[in-house]
Order: sequence, then C-alpha cells, then structure tokens
Amino acid sequence: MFKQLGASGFNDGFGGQGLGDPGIALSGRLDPLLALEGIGARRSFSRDQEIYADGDPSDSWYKVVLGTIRVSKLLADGRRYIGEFCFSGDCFGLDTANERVFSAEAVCDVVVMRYSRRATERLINENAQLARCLYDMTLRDLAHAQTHMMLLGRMTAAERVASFLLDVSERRDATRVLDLPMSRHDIADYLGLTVETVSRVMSAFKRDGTIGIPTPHRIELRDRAALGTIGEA
Amino acid sequence: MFKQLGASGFNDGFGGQGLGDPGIALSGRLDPLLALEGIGARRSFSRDQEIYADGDPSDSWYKVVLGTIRVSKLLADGRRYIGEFCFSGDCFGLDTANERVFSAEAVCDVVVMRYSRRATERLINENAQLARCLYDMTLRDLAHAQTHMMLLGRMTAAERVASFLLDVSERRDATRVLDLPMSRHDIADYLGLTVETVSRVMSAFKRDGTIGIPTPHRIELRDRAALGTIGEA
DNA sequence: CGCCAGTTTGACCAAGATCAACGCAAGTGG
DNA sequence: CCACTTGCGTTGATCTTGGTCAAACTGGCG
Repeated sequence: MFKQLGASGFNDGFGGQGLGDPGIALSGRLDPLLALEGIGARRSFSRDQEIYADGDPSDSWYKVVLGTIRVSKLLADGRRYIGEFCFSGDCFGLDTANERVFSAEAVCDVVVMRYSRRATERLINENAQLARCLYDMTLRDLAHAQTHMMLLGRMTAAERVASFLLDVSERRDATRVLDLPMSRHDIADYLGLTVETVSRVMSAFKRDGTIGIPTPHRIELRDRAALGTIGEA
Repeated sequence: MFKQLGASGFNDGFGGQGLGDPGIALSGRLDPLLALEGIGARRSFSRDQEIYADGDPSDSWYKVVLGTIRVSKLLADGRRYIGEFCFSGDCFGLDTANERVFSAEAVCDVVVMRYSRRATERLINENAQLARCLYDMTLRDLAHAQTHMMLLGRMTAAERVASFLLDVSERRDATRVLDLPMSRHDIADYLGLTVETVSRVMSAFKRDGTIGIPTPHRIELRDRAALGTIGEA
C-alpha cells in the first residue's frame, strides 16, 4: 500500500508544512529509514508465489527490494481486482485491519524486506519521525487511490492504458523503453478491463506509431505527448 | 477525506494493535477530539455552495456537523468524478498536497467545523493521540478507497447502486427508510454511471419490490438481503 | 518437434451511454 | 389563482464501447 519509503524527498505528510514540531527530531530526518534496516528480514519469492493471502493475520508490512509485486483480491465468482503494483522501493501491506483483506503475490522473482508490526511500533516510540514517514506514505497511497478511482470511473479504455503506461514509466524512470513485468491479464485487472481490450488498445497505439511493442513485456514510448493527450482530442 | 473523527470506537490505526506506546497517553484517549473543539470554527454553507475549490491552498480540514457535502473533481471536458460524500460526523479535506486537488461543495445546507492546519499541528505536539487519530482516519479512507475501486472496476450497474444504498444506509443508521440528499447526477458521478442508468436501476429495484421510492430522495429498503446478493445470483 | 501459456485478432453480443421526450413538483410573475 | 417556466427524474429508442467467445499466433522448453 505504501510507496517509496525511503525514496527521495519525503515531506511530512501534512502538506509539507510540518504537522508536528520540526524541532523535536530535526537531526533524525533519515534515521527512521535507517533504523528500519535493523528490524527488516530479507525474503525471496518466485513468480506467482504468495507473499501473504487474503485472510492472513496482518502483522507485518513489506518493502520491495527487487522485482514487482501485485496486491489483489479475488471475488467468489472469479472476478479479480488488482489494487496496485509495487516496484523496487515501494512499500505495501500496511493495513488498517487485523486480517489481510487483499493478498500480495510476486509478479516475477522478487526480494522484499519484511518488517514486523511489533518491531515497527517499538521503533516509532524511539523516533517520532518514523510515524510521520508512515503517515506520509499513507497519504501518498490515498492520493494514488483518488487518481485511480477517477480512472476507473470516468476514463475510456484507451485513456486507462495510456495513463497506465505513463504512470509506470514515471515510477520506473523509463524515458523511452519500458519494461512491463506483469501479464496483460494483470494489467486488465488493474485497469478494470479485459485482457482482449488491453491487447487491442495497445495494438492500436502501435498501429498509429504512439508506442512500439518489440516484445509483449517491452514497450517503446515513441510519442509520450500523444499518450498524454488521449481523450482530449 | 477523513471519516468519523470522534465517532465511536476509533482504534489506533495500526490494525488496532497499538503502533505507539499505549502507556504514553492512556489518559488522553478522547482528549484530542475534545481539544479540537477549541480550534475549530463553525461555518455554514448553502446548497451547491463551494467549501473549497480545486486549486485553493490546502491549509485546513473540515468536519461535517450537519448536512451532506461532496468531494468532487471536474475535468476539462465536463466529466465529473465524485470521490466521496460526507455526512454528519465525517471529516474531509486533509490532503497531502499544498493545493486542493478536489473541490468540496455542499449537497444541501450544511454546517461544518473548519480546523486550520497550523492549529492542528500545535495540538498534535501537545497530544500524540491526535496524530494517531488522524492516521487512523486516513487508513479508514484508504480502506474505503480500496472498496470503491473494486466497485468501479469490476461491478455492474445494479451491483454499484445496491452497494451504494446499503453503504449509505449503514453510515446513516437508516434501517428501513433512507434519506438520499444528493441528486441522481451526484450518485451517478460517484458510481461511475450516468443519471439515466442510476434511475433505470432504481426503477428496476422498485419494480421487483426490493426498494420503494416514495419520493426521489427517500428510499425505502424493503429487502436488504436481496440488495446484498445482487450479482451473486 | 510439439506442447503450453500468454498474446493477439476477429466476429459477435450486451451493458450501459447517448439522445430525445415526457412527467412532475416547486417556484414565478401576471 | 393560474399559466408558464425551470430543474430533476424517469422512460424509451438507438448507438457505441468494451465484453465474450473462439481461433490463430508466438516464443520458450521439455
């Protein structure tokens, strides 16, 4: 659920204006992140392996070290919904409930750090900045959710795919060639579409030269501007 | 954005397991909420009046005292998306950004409390429980967003309307007769549908006796169970 | 080489959008 | 007090987008 813990320039989560007393722990601006290193346990998962399952006790959270994971939920009738993809540096699994409401799986082989909730609590007592940091991540997630709801509620298939490609390229710092580790099915479940529609839209983008598709998991962004203005024309 | 500040039984926002030190301020379990009363300013708005606009400086947050508000965003091409409705007791407007990304309007005549960000910061320094409380609300919001994304991405029109009616009835403690202050258009923009579809689905529910519609803004829930199982049959 | 999983493409279908009336109650002004 | 307007809501006819079903393609891999 949480993104980019430890990434560049986190603000204080209250609009960057300092919700807490900035004097309390000015020195420890990055300490909480370093401190976490001490309590995290490195774990590896292979493709499609479950990191945690819907219904599991929710007693820890994770940070992706390497690879890509998806947070998803399967409905009784087979419909699947993917809440988010997390890449290197992204955090996930910090829930409000005691039980997992979603499951998390490895999209490809991944390495993650697992932080137990109990240890995190202890750290928070020692360093108030960590709480701020976690809060900030939650607000980021909320902002992401807002954007995504707009996408799901009001955007066309082409707009959804275009904004997905742009979003992933920004998060992965891929200016021109984009690596898409997840399957078309994953993308479809993330965008509220079907595999076929995702495939068709991508083929259409390829046809009019907006993107190139050297391999299904490698997208060449030939015209970012065009992708950004889909639906405005 | 935030719900039910000061409502019954808030947990500590870290899965109810005590992220912080429960011993620090056990005494002040409800103090932060009471303390807020001191810094809040009461304000009234009439129907369709703007509480804040997309682009305004984001220097405060609100709690609904009486009435209903909607948090929405208007796209350049006229498409509108409603992020949430807030009823008495719900909080909204606590953003991560310095500028509003959404606007908030009164659905009907409302009274809200406005809390300045700066004053909230001060309070947080005096009472750590308030931070916990705000964090908890954010996590609630995130959970709500997750549910809503599932609805927007994978549910049929009938399922969306049914789950909307049940959701509102729970939040407003309306067992049998439900007051819907917002217009069909608002509901449509919240559910990612059109006015006509919302209207048609409601008429269909009425036809098969699931609900009654004495007036457009008054819904009688005749068969809650049926509403809950729409789409499972 | 042939299988297998994932992807693409095509033909057809249906849910919901769009376009267009119509209904209805609450103002509004003569 | 009653036409007339106005703003919603409902209903119907038709169209479009994206879903469904089915088949063909592609690149590993045993």
